[in-house]
Amino acid sequence: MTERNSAPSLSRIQQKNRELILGGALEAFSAGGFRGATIDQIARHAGLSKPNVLYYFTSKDEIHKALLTSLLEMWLAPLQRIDPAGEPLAEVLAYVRAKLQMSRDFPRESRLFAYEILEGAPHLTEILGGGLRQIVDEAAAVLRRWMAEGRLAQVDPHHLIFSIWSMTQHYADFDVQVRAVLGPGRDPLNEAAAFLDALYRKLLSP
Amino acid sequence: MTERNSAPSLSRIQQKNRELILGGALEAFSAGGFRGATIDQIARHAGLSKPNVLYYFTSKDEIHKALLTSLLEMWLAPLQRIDPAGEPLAEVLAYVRAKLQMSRDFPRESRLFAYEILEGAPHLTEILGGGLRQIVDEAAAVLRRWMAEGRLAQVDPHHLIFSIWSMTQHYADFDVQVRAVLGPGRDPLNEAAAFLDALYRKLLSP
DNA sequence: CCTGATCCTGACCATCTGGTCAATATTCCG
DNA sequence: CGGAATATTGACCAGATGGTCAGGATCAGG
Repeated sequence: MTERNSAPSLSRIQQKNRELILGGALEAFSAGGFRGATIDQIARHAGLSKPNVLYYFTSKDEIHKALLTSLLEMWLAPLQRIDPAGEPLAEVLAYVRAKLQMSRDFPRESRLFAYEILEGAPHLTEILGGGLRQIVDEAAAVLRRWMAEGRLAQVDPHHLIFSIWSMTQHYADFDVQVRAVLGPGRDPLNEAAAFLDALYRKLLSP
Repeated sequence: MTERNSAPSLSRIQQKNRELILGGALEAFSAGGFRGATIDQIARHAGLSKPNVLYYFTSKDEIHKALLTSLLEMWLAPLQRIDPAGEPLAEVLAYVRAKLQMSRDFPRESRLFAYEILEGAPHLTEILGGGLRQIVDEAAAVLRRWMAEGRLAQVDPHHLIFSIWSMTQHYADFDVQVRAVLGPGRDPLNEAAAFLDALYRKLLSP
């Protein structure tokens, strides 16, 4: 039904401007969610005019969808990097560290997905129940095996993953609150790294 | 500057309609955030006309602010119910259970605050750095004392509180994702209760 | 350098939305 | 009951916003 199959050739200008637009869209959508962002904002962030943005994407909805799908893989990559052949506790701790690092390096991406889920995931429903579920189930299977082998303490693997997601992304999504509560002169992400390391060591040491 | 000081008397109709409006506003704001909700939606949820809503509140902004402040106390109450004279581990576990119960009973309230923080907390900035910080610091002081007395394992109290917030509210705010990943036929909140109980027992047992 | 394809824009439109207002209905109370 | 205070509403306005379009600028390749 869609085109761009045999000829995905994008001209240099197309490549560059689509990139600019997605960059501006990330800025805008992560700040105010889908409804809070306007095409004009996206255009200004991208350094283009509004009609020009709509020359490359047919609608605001399409920009949003393209942005989400272009970031989803990167967002889920750390989970897939858990090595079934590695040392269990070290693998989990490395995953926690990687997710926390993403909250530091890519807070806008974190907020983008947070908004999307909060809004009911209108653009991600099929992915949530399909690809994401499979990826999580595979990681959960590895964790379960480790637990069965006595190399990791027994806990529900899915909720273990949820706990990692929620605690690490909290420092990106609720940054305002975290900083307000902690007060100035502290480094939330650094403290969180130590806290989470200790937490998962205690929770998972067999 | 403001009125309603010596005479906060609200007629029966006022009382009832303000209540209806705040109820409709909770429904609307928790679904789409401040920008995603329209006064007309609020009015329909409340069973009133749009101009009538604006007869009781002068602006959408005021509705939002009134709703947040009316719910904030209830939202923070469990934290203040931690008893400094109680048994440390039991007190923390009770707090975790209470917060999780709120995710089950009041998911709309949870999402309302989640949106507000994500959007940068434009209506809560003074509260975040003022009242909230103080409440959290007091709870943190109690936790710290317990840890110093050797009745609780040593961890950063602030991040301990953040972890409780993030993990419990996760089940309300990201409900769509949780259910999509777990698949049908499971009870996320019930499983979470067991998981979190085990987690905090291991983390905090001295 | 010419020409067709690609790229870009100002002007414009329809719709939505926050908010106003004059007029009407309802309630309250002496 | 009767009139003042309170509630309610339909009609309306102004600005914002998603999206369109005809025409002009720019670029690629022969």
